[in-house]
Amino acid sequence: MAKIKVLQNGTKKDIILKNAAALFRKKGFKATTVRELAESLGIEAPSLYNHIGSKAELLQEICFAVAIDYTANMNIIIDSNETAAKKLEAIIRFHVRKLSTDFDRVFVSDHEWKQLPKKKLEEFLMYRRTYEKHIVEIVADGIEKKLFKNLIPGITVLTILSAVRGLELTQRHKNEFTIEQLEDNMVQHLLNGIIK
Amino acid sequence: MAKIKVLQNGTKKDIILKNAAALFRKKGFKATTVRELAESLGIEAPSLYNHIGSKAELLQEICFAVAIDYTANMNIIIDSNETAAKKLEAIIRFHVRKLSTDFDRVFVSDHEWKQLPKKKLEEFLMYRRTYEKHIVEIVADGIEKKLFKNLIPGITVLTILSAVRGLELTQRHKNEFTIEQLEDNMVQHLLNGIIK
DNA sequence: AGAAAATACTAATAATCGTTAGTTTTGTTT
DNA sequence: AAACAAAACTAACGATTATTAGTATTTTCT
Repeated sequence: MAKIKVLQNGTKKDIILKNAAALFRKKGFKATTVRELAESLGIEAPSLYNHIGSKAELLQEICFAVAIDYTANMNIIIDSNETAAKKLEAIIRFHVRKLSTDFDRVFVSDHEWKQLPKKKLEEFLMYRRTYEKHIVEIVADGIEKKLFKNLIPGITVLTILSAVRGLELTQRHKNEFTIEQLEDNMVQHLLNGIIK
Repeated sequence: MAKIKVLQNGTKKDIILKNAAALFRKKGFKATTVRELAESLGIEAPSLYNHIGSKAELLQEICFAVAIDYTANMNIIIDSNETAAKKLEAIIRFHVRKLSTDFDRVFVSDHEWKQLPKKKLEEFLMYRRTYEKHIVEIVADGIEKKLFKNLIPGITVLTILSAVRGLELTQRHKNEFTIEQLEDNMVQHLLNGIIK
């Protein structure tokens, strides 16, 4: 069988990760077999192990790549001297944009992290909790400065994160509206609901 | 080994379904083994088959029970002569309340439906699409009557459903606020974002 | 109490899983 | 072209899976 074709963008590992993310999203991590992944690459299952350590490793790399990406963006936003509203808007926009440009990976990170091995799962949840805590602080700050309505910060963050993380972008919807429209509408919807 | 204890509420099948929903939520459908489910009931795995047809059947019953429940509520709401805003509020409140009183089942229905067998999956998606279409019509009606802002109905519904379906109620959050607070906050957040 | 039905058990099966071993082919370097 | 490394292949393994077969036990009914 032919070798894995290395396109201009990305190494062999990148291609494997991309296909893995696509399958994990469509079928779920547990329901995706190594043989299916190999077939999507045009090789036999054992050949995969010339490139990867294990199936579990693939999920880890996907989840943590996304987590680190979101964390890096969060740090930039926190360090900026913007209002709470602007910060929240930037966070929402980043989520929507990331989800649309990197759908498979983000979706897998958001929906399949439970399948991480115990040790890695705890590390992943640390990222999550820190991330949430930062947004809670932004919302609390906005409430304190009378910028936001007097809502419970924890619930507000739960609502926002639930909305942006739960988004399922299907091909169907891709034709109904553009990413820009999705981004603007969600910002308006989620932000107008809390700004005084 | 002892028989499955039938409590005052519910038949044997109900107890099995309840435990199955709890495990499917915590670990995912594929990652939950029949042996684990049996152990949670205090019996051996093969004994389960005196009560159920298959593991897949359990997921089906959970998913469709939830789908039918939501559909029944939707029909009541549609037939009511309320404003679009009131209808939307009723839908959001129903989601939050259902999720909190029946967390495992609703969560499984929202997150594990991809594991349904092909035939049943199509039927399930029919429920989903019809459900979404009804909300889109309510939102479109609200926009037409100048009750809502001039948003794209499809995106608005995507946002609302994503928010209420993606909600993950952890024990941690249960102590931070009551269900009533969660319900009120989400209604306010999601409705204030679209009402003019 | 005895019969019938329900439900538990042990043992085992076929299928599928991720992965390893060992070998051959392909591509690269000298 | 020879040598080496990378990456493919076939074959197979051990573990785990849902499920069935066959049997013993418990509960229910008369």
